[in-house]
Amino acid sequence: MAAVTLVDLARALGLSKTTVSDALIGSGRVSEETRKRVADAAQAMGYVSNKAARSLRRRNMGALGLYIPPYARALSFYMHFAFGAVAGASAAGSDLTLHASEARQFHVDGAVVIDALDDDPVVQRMLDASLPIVFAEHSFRSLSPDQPVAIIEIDHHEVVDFVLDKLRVGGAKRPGYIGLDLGHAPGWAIEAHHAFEAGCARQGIAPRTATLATDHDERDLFRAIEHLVKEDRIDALVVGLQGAAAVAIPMLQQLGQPVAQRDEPGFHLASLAGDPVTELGSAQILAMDLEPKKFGLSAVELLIEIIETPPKGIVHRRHRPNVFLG
Amino acid sequence: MAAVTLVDLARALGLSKTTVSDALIGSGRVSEETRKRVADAAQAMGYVSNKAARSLRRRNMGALGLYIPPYARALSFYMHFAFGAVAGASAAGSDLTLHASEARQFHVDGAVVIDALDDDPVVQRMLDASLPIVFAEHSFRSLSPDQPVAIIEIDHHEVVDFVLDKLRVGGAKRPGYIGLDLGHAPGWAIEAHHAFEAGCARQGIAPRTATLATDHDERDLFRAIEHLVKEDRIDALVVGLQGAAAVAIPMLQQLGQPVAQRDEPGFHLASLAGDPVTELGSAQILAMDLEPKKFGLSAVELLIEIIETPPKGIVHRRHRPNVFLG
DNA sequence: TTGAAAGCGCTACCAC
DNA sequence: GTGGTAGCGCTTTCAA
Repeated sequence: MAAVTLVDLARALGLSKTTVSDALIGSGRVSEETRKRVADAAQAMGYVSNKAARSLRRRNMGALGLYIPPYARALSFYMHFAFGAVAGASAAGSDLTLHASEARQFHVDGAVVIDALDDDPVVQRMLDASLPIVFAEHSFRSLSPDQPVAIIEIDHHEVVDFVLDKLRVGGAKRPGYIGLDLGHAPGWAIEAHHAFEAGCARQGIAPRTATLATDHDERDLFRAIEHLVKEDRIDALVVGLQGAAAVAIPMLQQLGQPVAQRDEPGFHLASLAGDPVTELGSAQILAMDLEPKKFGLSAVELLIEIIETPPKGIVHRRHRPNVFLG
Repeated sequence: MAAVTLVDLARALGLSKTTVSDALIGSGRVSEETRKRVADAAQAMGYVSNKAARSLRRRNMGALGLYIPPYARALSFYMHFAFGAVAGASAAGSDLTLHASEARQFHVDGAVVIDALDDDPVVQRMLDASLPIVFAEHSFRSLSPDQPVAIIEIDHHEVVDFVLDKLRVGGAKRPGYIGLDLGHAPGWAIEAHHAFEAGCARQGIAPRTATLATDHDERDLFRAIEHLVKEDRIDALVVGLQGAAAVAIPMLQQLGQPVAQRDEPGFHLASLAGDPVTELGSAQILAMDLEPKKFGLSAVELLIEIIETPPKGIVHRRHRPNVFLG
């Protein structure tokens, strides 16, 4: 039951532990023949390298971190993102550690931070520890260019333009938007809102928007939609809140504005951040699939890049989802 | 920038590293005065113990694992569960590692497995490695009692009885149930289904149920609900699928069976697994809050117990959520 | 109450 | 192409 070590392997094979180590790592120092012999023996004896010893020697942690801020945790988008990140870390031979919201120490080689607000204390601590960080979908106000930091973002303008175009083709002349208050909202929410306004400007129409506090409830949502429908007389609605589109359907019905099927004429409902369970696959919701899993994967890949070769300045990159879920 | 080590601290304080180590661990070997002196110096110098070195010496990993099977990942329930687990691990000074679905090695001291199906290969590998495991909400067919294994489950009978009682008081005489096919469903889905039938039997009414495949789409859901409404003439509906209740509302409307507010007479809709975003807080859905975060926390606490003192047989425990979200 | 020394399992370096 | 040795930073044992 006691774990098999390198020395056990070496003894069994009549080799030195150096050779065995090199063979296992595949540094190309040993002959192909011994490499194979060692690999087979390792397999047979059930050898698993001791992560602690390796970490100690290599001076790395063999783990990457992921921080999802508390406010975001209800949304399945982040779950998919997380499993994309896990897959990326796993492919690179690292573990993925999920950080708590009170985390003070980070036993990782670097971390991905998704949708953090500007003043998040955990992120601040990561920065203080000069941990390599990839910000996914975020604009931390003041990032020193000395920090090993990168940013990967979705181009929300592209996504919103796509949606507006679909709605226009579907006959909408007065699209409305509902999103979060711009005061204390995550970066993507702000960008999406601006993108909506810019898109309307480009189409030469007035932007009709409503915003909600982060901790809004169903009544707040209803009132906001009611205002858009009754006062602004919108003929299509873009939802910039995850999970809200499904709830909006009965509300619109109740307001005398039933939602049409995606490919039929009438009032259309679009969601910028489709919740897979309730929204994607609904025939009444034009849902955008932001491919969160792929996003998480790309973020981790970028993290590995900046860990391996720390860049001079701050690296920027785009995640380009194949948005339309037909 | 090079990390401060125990030796650095010891030198700075004119003590041996043994003493410093003992002081930091708080083994009670050193005098209170030096303990304090060491703690202060550690704080001042920004000392952080090297996790790899500690792990190597202590022969533990300083991390706990969490495995969420792929089919489950869309649901925010698991996200909350995960963050409960993170909190528990963090409180115990451990990291929390998220395992990939192809994971072959587990650099952890034990793992929590939530809602795994009977033949999950990752779980099988964990068992082969005789890793301490806590099964949350699950019945793995053949668990050897030699394995350091524990099970923590929600009492779905309690939850379902609560719901049925609420519906009965609300005037329902022909409640219906919609859930997953019992063939390849997770343990909780099976138990909930049986609990519904048992509850109906106790009330002396016929159980009207419908089931869907794991990969059902919106049309399947609609047809199932249609059957329950038109053929079985149900006057209340219990949903055993997460995220489906919100979608069911417009469907019921369309079927000429509008859903009443929770506290008004009429057709009521209950959800056994409330999605916080779309369902909890909806006035039309009697949603059960299974307190997933607390569940995750309890699971990790149980895991730590069985790691510290491996039990003789298989430990069973209950998670008792304070279900009703008023 | 404190210190010295050994050693966890691995990989980097240097020698052959 | 292979082996010997040192040492990563920590905790454990044994000795004072």
